[in-house]
Amino acid sequence: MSEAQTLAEKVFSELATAIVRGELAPGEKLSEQALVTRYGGSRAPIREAIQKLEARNLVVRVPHAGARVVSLSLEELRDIYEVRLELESMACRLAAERMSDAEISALEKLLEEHARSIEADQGLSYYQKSGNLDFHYRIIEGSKNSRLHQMLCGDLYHIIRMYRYRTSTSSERPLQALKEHQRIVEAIKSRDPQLAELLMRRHIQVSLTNLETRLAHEARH
Amino acid sequence: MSEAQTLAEKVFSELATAIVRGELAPGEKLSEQALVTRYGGSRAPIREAIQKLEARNLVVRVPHAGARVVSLSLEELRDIYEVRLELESMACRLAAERMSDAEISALEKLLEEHARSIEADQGLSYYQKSGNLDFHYRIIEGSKNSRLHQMLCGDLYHIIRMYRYRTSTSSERPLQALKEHQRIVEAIKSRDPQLAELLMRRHIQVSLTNLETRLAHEARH
DNA sequence: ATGGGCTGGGTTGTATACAATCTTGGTCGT
DNA sequence: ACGACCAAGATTGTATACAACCCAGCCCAT
Repeated sequence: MSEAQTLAEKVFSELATAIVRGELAPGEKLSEQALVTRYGGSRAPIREAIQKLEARNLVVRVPHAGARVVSLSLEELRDIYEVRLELESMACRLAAERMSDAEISALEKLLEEHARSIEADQGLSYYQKSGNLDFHYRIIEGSKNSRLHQMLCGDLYHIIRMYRYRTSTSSERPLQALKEHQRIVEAIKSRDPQLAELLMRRHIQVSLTNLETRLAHEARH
Repeated sequence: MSEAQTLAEKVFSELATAIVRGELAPGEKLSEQALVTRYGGSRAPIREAIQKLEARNLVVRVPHAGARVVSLSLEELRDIYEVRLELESMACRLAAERMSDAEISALEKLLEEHARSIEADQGLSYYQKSGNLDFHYRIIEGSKNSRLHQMLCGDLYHIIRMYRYRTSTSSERPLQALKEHQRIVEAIKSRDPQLAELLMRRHIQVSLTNLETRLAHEARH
């Protein structure tokens, strides 16, 4: 991602990806001493790294008790998806107003690429990983709202990716998702903010609905 | 606000309020050494406090160069208001769905209090300060979305309050604001999420519009 | 005179040492 | 046998010391 100018940043970066990839299980304790022996350095930069993780809501720290990888309940996960749904719909609306024509045509090209890659290798691997994220990422950038970008890409997405393996998200229906993506870009191209927002909202809604059904299902036990 | 279990938290809390109150000017440098001589302790907890401030976007830290109180451009401030507008409208919609009847009637009582205090001392002082915030705060809590609450109350509000003295916000029209508040509560009471969201959006929009006019005005120089 | 490079002071990043707190295991008493 | 208390160990919070880096000012060369 970015080059680490300091040891603390480096450790932070490694830990963050480890958490997101699930190599560190939710709820697992992060002992400072253990991290020192694993990553080298002293406790000072390790503590700093842990604090940065806490700032991004990837770990929870309680005074005198240490840090643990965040472990979200289904309700908290639903809360996060709810916020993401709203913010990303908003981003899409703003993108329809503020994206440059050049950015829009670049987005169209991206979707054409996706279409080809789906035809090629069933689109299962590629489209899930970078493809889907790339699309959403560009829309968020298109909103030209730095804080919105920071919230979505910086905080929420890490958490969402961390729990992605659990949720049967849209990644299992790449062709359907691609169609929805195309319609969204159409709306953006015709500078129709309301429609763009609506389409994005529906596009994301399926994940949230899945989560809520599971929540309701689990509540009966 | 809350009791500090550790020195770092205490320093963080004091610095945070100092920044929000404007006692530390935006862009002002936070020298670790200076803070040590002022607040006592050693550099370790001070650094930790500064990191916590960075986590809440109250200061900006660049490696090997130190920390400065955040200094937002008008554009960044607009971005923040835009996000706040969206999130708080969302909160209001959810509150109309999820607030308990007891909470709603408590909210009504709060507004009656506000009405009395406005009649009493012209409402200038009291209503601006705690009143307005209390109202919005309760709505946010009523959304029953912990992450939404965290984002609005934890991050955005501090920044907004920090820059409030600049913006001719709704605090100059307490009676008008109270009326809008009452209509919002009405919508919540009648369990009309869409209306509640719309009214809240309009209620907050004035601040954003003010900001954007100023932004446009400044762009001509 | 002006621009580039260098050196000294100061600031931040890191390492180590000490103090305070929590946790865990065992023992004692009921 | 079960629960409460206590102590030792381990872990985190804090303090101090050292290293790396940035910045300002001066000197020198053009």
